[in-house]
Parts: sequence; C-alpha cells; structure tokens
Amino acid sequence: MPIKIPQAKKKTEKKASGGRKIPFQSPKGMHDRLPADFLYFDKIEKAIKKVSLFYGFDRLETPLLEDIKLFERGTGLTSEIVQKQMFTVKTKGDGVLALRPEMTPGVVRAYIENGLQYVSNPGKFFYCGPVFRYEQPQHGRFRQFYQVGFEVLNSDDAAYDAQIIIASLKIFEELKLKNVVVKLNTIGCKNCRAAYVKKLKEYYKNKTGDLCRDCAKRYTENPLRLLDCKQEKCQPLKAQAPQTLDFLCAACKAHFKSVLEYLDGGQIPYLIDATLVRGLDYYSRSVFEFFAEGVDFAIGGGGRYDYLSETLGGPKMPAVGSACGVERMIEAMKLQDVHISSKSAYKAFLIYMGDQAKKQGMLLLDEFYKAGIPVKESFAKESLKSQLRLADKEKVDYALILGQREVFEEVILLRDMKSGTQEAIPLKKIVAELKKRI
RNA sequence: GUGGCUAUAGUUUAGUGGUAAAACUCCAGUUUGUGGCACUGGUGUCGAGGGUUCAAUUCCCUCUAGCCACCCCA
Repeated sequence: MPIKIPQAKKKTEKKASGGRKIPFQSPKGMHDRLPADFLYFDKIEKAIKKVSLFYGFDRLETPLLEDIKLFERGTGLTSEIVQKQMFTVKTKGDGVLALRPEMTPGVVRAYIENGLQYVSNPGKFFYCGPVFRYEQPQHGRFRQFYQVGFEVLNSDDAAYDAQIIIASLKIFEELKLKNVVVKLNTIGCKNCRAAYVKKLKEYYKNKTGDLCRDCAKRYTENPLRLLDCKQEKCQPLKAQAPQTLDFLCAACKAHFKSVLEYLDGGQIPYLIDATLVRGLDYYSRSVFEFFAEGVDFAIGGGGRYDYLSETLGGPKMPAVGSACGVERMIEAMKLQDVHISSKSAYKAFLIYMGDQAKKQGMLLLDEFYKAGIPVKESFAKESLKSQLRLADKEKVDYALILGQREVFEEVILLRDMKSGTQEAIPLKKIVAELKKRI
C-alpha cells in the first residue's frame, strides 16, 4: 500500500491547483474566436468598413433568426442550403425560425419592412456577421462562419453589378491577397432562362440514365444546376450542353455586355465561366465567384437577384450583391503568407511597487484615459521583474515605473524600453510628457 | 447524410498492458527596485463514458470533436 498514499496526495494536489477540464466542447463546426484570431478578424472588418465608406455602402444588420419561410421562399426550396442545411428553432407558439444560412433575404426583408426605399434608393448596404449552415465541417467549411458582403437594392443598372465586384476585390486588395480571380457568368432573366432551361432539358432528355443520382433529381427540380455538377460521370455531357450565353434575350445580352464593359473600363481581370450557376434559387443575370491563388475554395461569391423581392411578396425590386467568407479570406491570407503586424495597441506599461503606488497608479490610468493614451498594467503581479518582463512582451515603447520612493517624491520613472534609459518625471507632468513622445 | 483516418501539457509532437516524455509557450524563482539572454523549478486525472484485465493512456465498444473524400458551398 505505500504506493497508494502518494497517489492520493498527488491527486488532491492536482485538483487543488486547478487545470481540470470542463466536460464541454464547442458545438460541432462552431469555433471560439480567440484574441489571436482577432488580429485577422479586425483587419477584415476594418477593410469592409473602409471600402464601404469609399463606395457609399451603409451598415445594416438583421437578426440572426428569421421566419423559416423567408429562406424557403427567398433562398429557395430547391437550394441545398434550404433543403438540408438550416438550423431551425421552434418558438413557444407554433412558429419556426431559422438561423440565417445567408444574409440576402434578411437584408431585402429589412429594406422593405423599414421603408428604406424612401430613405436610400437605390439602397446600398454592407453587413458583417455570422451565418449558420448544418453541414459536415471540413477545412474552410463550418457550421457557424462569418460573412461580409454588399447589397445594392432597387436598381438593375449594370454599373452596380460591376461596382459590387469591384468593391469585393477592393476588400481582397486591402487584405493584401494576391491574384484573386473573378469567375463570371450570366444566367439570364425570367424569359430567356425559361427558353434556355427548355433547351437544356431537351438536351438531357434522353441522357438521364447516364447522370449521377443528384443530377437525375436536378433534371426535374432545378435543371440549371446540372451545369454545376462535379461528378466525373456527368462531365462529358456537361461539356456538350448548351450554354446560357447563346440563349440570352436582347436585354440580358446588353446588360451582360455592359457589366463586362464596366469591368474592362476598370481594368478588372475576369474569367467567363459558362458553367457557373450558383446554388441559390433567386439569382438572375450576373453571377460570380472569387478565387484566390493557392486556395481551392471560393472566398466569395454573389450575383443579381432581380426577382427576390417579388418572390417574398414584396414590390418589384431588382438588386445585386456579394458575400465573402471571412474564415476563408483568413485562410487565404495564411496560405499566401500575408504579414500581420503584431504591434501593440498600448503606448506604455504601468509598473507599480507597493500598495500606495498601486492606488496612485489606478488614478494615473484614469488620467491617461482622459488623454486618449492606452496604457497597459498588470496589477496581479508583485515583482518589478515580472512586470517588466510583461512590458517587454507587450512590445510597448515605454514603461512607467511607480514605486514607494516615487510616490513619496511625486515623480514617476519613464523608461525607454529600447534604449533602457530612464528619467524621473514629475507625476503631474507625465501625461503631457508621454503625449509629447508618442 | 455516407465512407475513411485521428484524439497524449496552451502549441507541435514522442512513448508504453504496470498511471508518461521533449521542444516551444506560460507561471514562479536565480537574495537587496529594472525586461530581452542564461539557469532552476512548476502547471497534465493521455477527448468523454463503458467493457476486457490483477492492472488500460495503451486492447474492444459507444459517444463527442477534428481532419479527409463524397455532397455542397463562403
């Protein structure tokens, strides 16, 4: 039994010293955003705010939850997202809400519900927030992820299709992402699409036996998506399939041409991809996706949705928008080795010794707050050494050292962390002195 | 939703049927009030639950999560 005794001791000691894990994990595919992650997240939020300011997009935020019908009717019953990727919530009544799987229907709803047509028309908005999709998580694919995006509501002007693309590219540029490619296509309007789909169905009519199971289903439910199939089996048929470009009506042709001209004018490189159709039911005319070099998933995408408002029971309201995956842009930045500066937000680090100094230090922080100078401290540490160590780690330029002696003499030591030199500054003048130096 | 692989300190990884190791990080200290370097020490119930066994971190099962493929997308 001599073995058992130290064992028991060891265990209680461990428990007392903490370190036990709680029996919970974050839900599948949902992740904590940790301070280190915000090095990236903040940068992206800053980027979209900057771009929005210059291109005239105002911030709009909608609830995380919406009536499930908004997505069923808007995003569309035949879309994968609605068919199997929505998180739903039963209300205490008999309603069903869904965690938004995408932003656009909510934005359209908000625009009309709040009468924003009378405030800004066309309405130009940007958003930034989490969306939810019940999927099998994988690299670059999560159940909760963040999107930033733009919408232009109530205009069918091709200039806005181009502006949405250009503004999205500006975000990538702000993030220093290199070699981003826009893939672009048009899927026509109500009229020409009907003719095209008819042609497409005719083409596939006698070939359904050669299609994969999903495509067989697509054939009846959403034939346009046949073009989207990645199954090898379907590729030969896809390659020969009629293309939307050949079936556009005059208006759609002119619109697409105009979009391309605006892009050419801005010297925006793009690739026309006749198989690009996208997974949401509401798209019409322009559709596009963004790819960064060295990243195998799209970092963003979007398109025009001229009938969404009507589909939702609203007024006729053509619109166009784009959305970018925040985690995917971050992944792209990491893959492309984009350098993130780790410079401290703090200008100085306050070091105290003794209770008197701690109290005085608290007051001093308030002075710095009023002067708009962020100063970091560590009141939980006692020794000068460990506080200086932290100051060093924080990479601040100055340490402010306040000990018993200094409190008594009403001064504070201003230490230059780079040179290691320091001088005593009267306590009353330290705020002004630091302000002068930074 | 289907199939495969994986799970050991904060991180990246060793390792074993007899309750564990390295590097980096973190915390503390290396005597008097001065950081980066160096040195010393500390922090883990080996993802969770169950089973087999004298004994399981190790073998088996279930669950959970991560990764990969399908699917789909941001």
